[in-house]
Amino acid sequence: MSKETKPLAAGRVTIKTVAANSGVSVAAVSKVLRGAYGVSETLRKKVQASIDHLGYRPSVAARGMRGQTFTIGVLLVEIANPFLPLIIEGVNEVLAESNYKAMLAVGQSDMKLESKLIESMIDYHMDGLILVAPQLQGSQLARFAKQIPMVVIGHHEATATAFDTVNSDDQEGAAVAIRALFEKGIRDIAMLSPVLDDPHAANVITQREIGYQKAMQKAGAASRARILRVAYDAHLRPAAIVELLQQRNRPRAIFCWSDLDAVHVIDAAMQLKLRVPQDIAIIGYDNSSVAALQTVSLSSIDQSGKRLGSLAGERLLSRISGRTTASHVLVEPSLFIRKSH
Amino acid sequence: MSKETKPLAAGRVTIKTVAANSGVSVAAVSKVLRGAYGVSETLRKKVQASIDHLGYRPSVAARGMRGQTFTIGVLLVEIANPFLPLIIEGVNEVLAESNYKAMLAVGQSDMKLESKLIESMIDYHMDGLILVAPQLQGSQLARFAKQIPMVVIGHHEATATAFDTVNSDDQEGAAVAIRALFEKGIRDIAMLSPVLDDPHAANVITQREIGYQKAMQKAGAASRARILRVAYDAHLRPAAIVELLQQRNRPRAIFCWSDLDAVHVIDAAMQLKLRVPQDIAIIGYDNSSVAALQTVSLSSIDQSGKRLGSLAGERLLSRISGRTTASHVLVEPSLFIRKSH
DNA sequence: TTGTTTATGTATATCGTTCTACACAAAGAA
DNA sequence: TTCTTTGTGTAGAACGATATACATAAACAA
Repeated sequence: MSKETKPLAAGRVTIKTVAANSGVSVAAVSKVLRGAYGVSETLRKKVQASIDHLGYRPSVAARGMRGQTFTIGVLLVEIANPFLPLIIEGVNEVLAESNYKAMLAVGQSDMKLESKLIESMIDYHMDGLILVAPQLQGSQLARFAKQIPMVVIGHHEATATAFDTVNSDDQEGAAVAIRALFEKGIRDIAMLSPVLDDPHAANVITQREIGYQKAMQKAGAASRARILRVAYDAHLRPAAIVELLQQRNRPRAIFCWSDLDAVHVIDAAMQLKLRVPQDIAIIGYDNSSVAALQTVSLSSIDQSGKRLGSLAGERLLSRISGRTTASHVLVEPSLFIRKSH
Repeated sequence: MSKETKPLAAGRVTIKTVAANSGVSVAAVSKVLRGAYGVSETLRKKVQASIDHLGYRPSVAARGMRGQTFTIGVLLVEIANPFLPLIIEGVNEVLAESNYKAMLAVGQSDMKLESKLIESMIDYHMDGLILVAPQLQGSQLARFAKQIPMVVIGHHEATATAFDTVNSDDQEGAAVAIRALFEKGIRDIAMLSPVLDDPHAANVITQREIGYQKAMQKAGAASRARILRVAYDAHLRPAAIVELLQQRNRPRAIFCWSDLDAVHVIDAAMQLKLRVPQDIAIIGYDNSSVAALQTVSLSSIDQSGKRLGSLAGERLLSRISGRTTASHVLVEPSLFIRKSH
């Protein structure tokens, strides 16, 4: 009486089913799956035939317990920001050529939740992580990076050793905008920025603010530099922006941290019967699809999100395959000229 | 000589570490984790203390092999559509109250990729799936639904037995728009819709088209009903829409399948110096944030995405906990009135 | 006392893979 | 012939949880 395995759980095709069907051992099938050494052409064909015939797919959960899951996690700060889709596209484009898949999670701009999700992805035994504009501090990121290969987009910390960073040069982006306004003869330029819960230099927005300050200084208009702050809450911003434009010392031009706010500045100007760009010039950030609308026609800094995404994807794959020295890239942004400045 | 387990792999805290630390068996720790029967208050406190102290987190991969992963997968058609963020929000809101987490994947409007991602999520042993506006046919969805609890948003198939559906009443949405235009005395109303690769009645857009046709008929304007089609490709649409508006038989009003196109209709009208709504009235769909801009001011059908998301979340949780009879919900849409009609 | 129930904890098979260690045969070298 | 080497395949121990079946002691009933 040979040691028969009991009939397999209804339906599910496992590596055992394949082994039985092709008349070889489980180990042999595993070798074929992994492309490991020690498999004859005859055997690999036989096994492959069974795999195709049975429609077998390895269980990622089981794989995760020993080897790789061939999945990378992408953590987004929030879901509504218009520059995220491009990043995802870029990442997916790179992954499509490999056998890796991406799973996303949304942090909702909440540091607690962000940590939890990163932990989740680690617990899932994902092979690597791409974080997009995380709120967490560099030190916390480094802690996680010890546990899993990691690339961070939108976090300026070129000295980090535990993880890679991929960024648009946000300081330069701001500088480009300010220079463009100066060329139009405008000197009274304010910047519009959200109230930050936990400002630190790694933050993308903070970098743009620094770039703004430096550019104003360089142009000899440091005394006019000022950052107008509005609450981060999307519902409150429109009204807050109208108020800003009603004040007596209204600036001649506004450089906005994001198109998300810039369109509301345009709206507010319209409401107050201010002409754009004659009474008030506006430059946004992200070159989102809304900016391109003729009814809006917003000049905006483009940070080529797709490029950022694919660079991050490449870097992560190389890190997964063994690289340990950190890599830090900076991509040059550019100004998309439209009618708002 | 007791059978000592060899020193654990550096770092990783497992259920064994916790068991050793608290001086109980692995089984006991597992019971505490699952809240299973047969645990004294003393023991559970002791174990919980160890868990907190060691910062233990169960491996999702290992869990998936036997029990639940407490993760649900959300598959999005594509990432750029403006009504998706609300759905995610709704889903997350419901899940936040449970101990489930959501992982997203993006199908990129590609049926092959869509199937692959669903399979991936099944291979991950996720506990359930929410599909948002999938391209796949009902029969294929049913096949997957046999393997995993499933709720589908944006797929009209109220007779499906294997999975639940949550939908906005898209026929009614179209009807609301058409009626609003009729009330303004406009009868020559066209609908703008994309070219569909694989049109079937379950499709959200097809439902809106049906609703449009029916409403036109009911109003006695069936002869004027016509659907203008533009390529789905986002880059080509703006120019194609301009062309449409240049034709001699330009309609008096256009009902658009999505704000995504409606804003381009507004743009095209501006470009051609047509007055909105006097020369051409426009109603969009999704009530996206762009529509609310004063510079755009687009009347649009709101399908309360957040509600759809939370309903789907609830339904999925109840299905996971055992419900097998299908549930099909229809949420009433409403018109957000702005200046474009 | 003795048997039965209840409460609490443990031992261990199991899930579906990976991967190391080994077995065996055929080919080549001595 | 006998010993190596090389090529090809298999056995079986992990991985980290879950969950079933059981062991033990205390409480209760007869």
